[in-house]
Amino acid sequence: MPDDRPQTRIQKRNRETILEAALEVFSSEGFRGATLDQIASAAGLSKPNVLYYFASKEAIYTELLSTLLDTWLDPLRALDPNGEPIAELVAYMRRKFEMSRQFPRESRLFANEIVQGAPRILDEINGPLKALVDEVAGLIQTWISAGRLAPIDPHHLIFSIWATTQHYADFDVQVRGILLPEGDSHLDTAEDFLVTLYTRTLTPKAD
Amino acid sequence: MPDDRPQTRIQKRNRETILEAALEVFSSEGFRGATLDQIASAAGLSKPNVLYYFASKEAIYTELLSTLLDTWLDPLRALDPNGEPIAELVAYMRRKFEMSRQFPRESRLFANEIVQGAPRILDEINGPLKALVDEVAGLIQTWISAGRLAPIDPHHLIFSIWATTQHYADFDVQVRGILLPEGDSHLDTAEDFLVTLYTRTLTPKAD
Amino acid sequence: MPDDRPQTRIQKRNRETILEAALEVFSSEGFRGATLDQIASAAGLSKPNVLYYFASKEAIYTELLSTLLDTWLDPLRALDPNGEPIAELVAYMRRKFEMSRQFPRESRLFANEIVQGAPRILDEINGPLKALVDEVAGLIQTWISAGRLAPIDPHHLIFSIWATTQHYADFDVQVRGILLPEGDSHLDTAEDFLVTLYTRTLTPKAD
Amino acid sequence: MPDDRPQTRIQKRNRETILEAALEVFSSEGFRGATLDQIASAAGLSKPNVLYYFASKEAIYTELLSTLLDTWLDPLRALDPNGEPIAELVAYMRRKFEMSRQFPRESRLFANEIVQGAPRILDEINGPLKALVDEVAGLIQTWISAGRLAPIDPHHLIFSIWATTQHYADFDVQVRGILLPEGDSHLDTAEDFLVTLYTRTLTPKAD
DNA sequence: GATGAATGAGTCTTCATTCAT
DNA sequence: CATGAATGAAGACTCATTCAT
Repeated sequence: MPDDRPQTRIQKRNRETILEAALEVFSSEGFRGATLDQIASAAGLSKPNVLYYFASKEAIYTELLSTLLDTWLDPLRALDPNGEPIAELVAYMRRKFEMSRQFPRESRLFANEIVQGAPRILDEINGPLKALVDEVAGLIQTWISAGRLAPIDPHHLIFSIWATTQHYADFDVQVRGILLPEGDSHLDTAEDFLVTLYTRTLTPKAD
Repeated sequence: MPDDRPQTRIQKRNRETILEAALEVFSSEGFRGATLDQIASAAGLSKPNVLYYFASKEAIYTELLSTLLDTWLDPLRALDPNGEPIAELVAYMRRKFEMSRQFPRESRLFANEIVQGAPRILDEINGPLKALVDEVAGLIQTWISAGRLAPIDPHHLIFSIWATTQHYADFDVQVRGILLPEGDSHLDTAEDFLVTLYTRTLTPKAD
Repeated sequence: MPDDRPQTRIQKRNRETILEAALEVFSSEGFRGATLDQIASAAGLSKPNVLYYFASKEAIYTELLSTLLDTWLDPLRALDPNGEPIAELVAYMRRKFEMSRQFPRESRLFANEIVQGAPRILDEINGPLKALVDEVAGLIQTWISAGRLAPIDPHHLIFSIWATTQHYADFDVQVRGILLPEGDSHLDTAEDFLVTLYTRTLTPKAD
Repeated sequence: MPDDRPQTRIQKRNRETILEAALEVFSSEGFRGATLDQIASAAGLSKPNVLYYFASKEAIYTELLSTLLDTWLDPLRALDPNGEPIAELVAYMRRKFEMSRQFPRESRLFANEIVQGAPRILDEINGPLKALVDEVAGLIQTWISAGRLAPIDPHHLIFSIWATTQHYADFDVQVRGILLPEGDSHLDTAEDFLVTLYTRTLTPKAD
C-alpha cells in the first residue's frame, strides 16, 4: 500500500480519480451504503485495482474526510479580525453558501458522517475544529463588546450560519421538491434571503 | 404478515417495541447501515420474530417514516392565521426546536433519508409537504403585504427555521463537541439565540 | 398425532381437507417446492392446526402418495383374463386416460415423485407395483401366444399406455400451449387417437 | 457478471462445469428443490464463486433451459419432407429415443419444469415450439392426404412419440424397478417395441 | 381442537478483501 | 500496475416445527 511513498504521475492521477468517485458514492449512499463495486466502476477501475491504491474501503473514506475537512474550514480561517464586523460575517456566510453551491457532495459527505454520530471524525471535531470555532467566537465576542455587532451568542451564530447554508446542499431534494418549478435560480434567492437574515440580526440598534 | 388485521395485545406491544428499536438503529445508521440483527437485539427479539411482525426490513423503515412524518408536520399545521405574525412564527420555531430536543432520533431519521436523496419519501415531499409549505408561505406573504412582518422570502424563511432548529438534533455530536463543557444547557442558549435571530429578522422597521 | 386412533367426524373431515389441499399444492410445486403455509391456507386452517392432524410435512405427503397409489392401480387390476384381449387392453387404456382426465393432479403428483427418483415411493414400485405389472404382462403374453394379440412386448406395452395417457395430465400446459384454441375438446381427439393407435398395434395380422 | 463479455478459458470452463453440475442437480430435484450448495459442491466450487459466474440460481436454471431447448428440438427439425413418410417418422422417433437414452437428465429437467406448469419456459412453448410442431403436423397431414400414411391425428402422433420415448428417461426408476434384472438392455427392447408400435400404426391398409 | 407466538436451521445473495498471474 | 478468480463473513429472508395458551 504505497501510502507515503513518492507517487508516480499515474498513481497520483488514479488516487484522485478514486477519491472523486468515492466522494460521489459516499456522499449519496453513506459509508455503509456505498460499495467498492460502485466506487470502482465510477472510477473506471477494477475493484482490486482500487484496493491497490487504498488499503481498504475505510481508508478511502478516511482520506476523503480528512482531505476535505481542511478545505471545509478555510472560509472560517479567512475571517479578518481587522475587517468590518458585519461585512466580515456576511462575507463568511456567503463563502459557506458558495461552498454548498459548488460542493454539495462534500457537504452531504460530512452531513452523513455527523448525523450518524461522526464515528470516524470525532477527534477532528473535538480538537482542531473546536479550537478554531472557539477562536472565531472570541473574535465575534470582542466585536460585540465593542458595540460593532448586535449582541448575540457567537457560537450559535456560527452554528446558524452552518445550518442555513449547508441546508441547501444537504437537503437539496427537499428544497427542490418544494420549490419545484424554480430550477437553480432558487439558490440566488436563498443567498439574498440569508444576507438579509444576518444583516438584520447583526446590525446593532442605532440609539 | 398480520398487517391490517385487528391486533392482539402482544402484537401491538411487539410491533411498538420493534418500531422503537428500529428508530434507534435506523436513525443512527441509516437504512443500509442498519441490520435486522441490530434491530432484533435492540428489541429483545429474535430476528425471525421481528420478521413475523413486519414483512421486511424495508417494511419496518417505511412504516416508521410514514408514521412519523405526520407528527413531524404538526407544528406547521398549528400556525394560526389570525394570530400575531411575529409571535406565531417564533412560536412555530419554538415548537420545531422543541421537537428537535424531544425527538432527536426522529429528526436524524429524516435527515439520513433526505441527505441520501429521499429515495423512499420523495412522493411525500413533492406532494403533501409541498402543498402544506406553499400554503403557509402564502399566509406569511399576506402578513408581509399587510406590513405586519418585515419583507422576507417566505419559503426560505421556513427552510431557515427547519435548518436552524433541526441542526441541534442532526448535528448533535458536532454541537456538543464544540460546546464541550456545557452539558445540555446549551439547548436553552440555542433557543434564546434563535428567538433573537427571528425576532430581529421579522420585526418590521418602525418608520 | 392421532394417526391410528378412532377419529371423530371433525377430525376425519379436516384430515381430508388437508389432503385435498396438499394434493393441490404438492402436485404443482413438488415436495420441496410446496410449503406448509400454502397447504394450510389452501385448506383454510392454521399451520399449527395442520400439524395437529399430521406429524409433519413429510407425513402428509407420504399419506397422500400411499392413499392414492392404490386407486391409481385399480384400472390395471380390473383387467379381465377372460375378456376379449384387444377390447380388454383398449378398455384399460381408456380407464387410464379417464383417470388422467379426471385426476390430473394425482397424475402430476406421481410424475413429480418419480421424475425426481421416487425417493419416497421406491419400495412400492419395486414391490407391489412390479408384482402386479408382471402378472398382467404374463396374461398379455398368454393372449399373444394364443394368437389373440399381435406379438408385442407386454411390459413395454404397459409402459406405453402409461406414457401416452398420463402425458395429457403431466404435460398439460405443453399440450394446451400447442393446441391453443381447442379448449378441452382436444382430450376427446386424443382418446380417439389412442384407441386407433392401440387397436392397430394389437390386432393380429389376418393370414 | 461476466455474461456477454468475451470469456477467458477459465471462465468458459467454470461456466460449463457449473452448468453440468446444475443439470445434475436441477434434473433430479427440480428448481425449488435444488440448492446452490448442492450445485456448488457438485461443481467443486464455492458457493460465492458459482455466483461469480452466474448472477443467481435462477440465471443458471434459465441458461440451462434455453441452451438445451434448442438441441432438444433438433430431431424434429431434421424431418425430411421429401423422405419416405413412415421411415421418416420412425427415424424421428428413434432420434428422440436416442436422446432420452443419451441425455436422460436433460429430459427430466424439462419434465420437472413442465409438470410444474412450465413457469419459466411457457413462452418458448407457446411460441417457437408450437410453430415448429404445427409445421410438422402440416407435413404429416399432407402425407396422410396423399395416402402414404394411415390416417391419424398428426398432433397427437407427435405427443405420443414424445410421451413414449421420454418415458424411459423421465420415469427411469419406475421402468428399472419393474424390469429389475434386465440392466440396460431393456432400452433396446423398448426401441424395438416402439418401432413396431409406430410401424403398425402408420402403415396404410393395403387395399 | 385451535391458534398466536416464536425460533433454529437453512438458503440465496452481497461484499470487502485476498490470491495469483 | 492491473485484473480475473476466489472466498469468508455477514445479511435478508424462508420455513418446518415447537411452545403456550
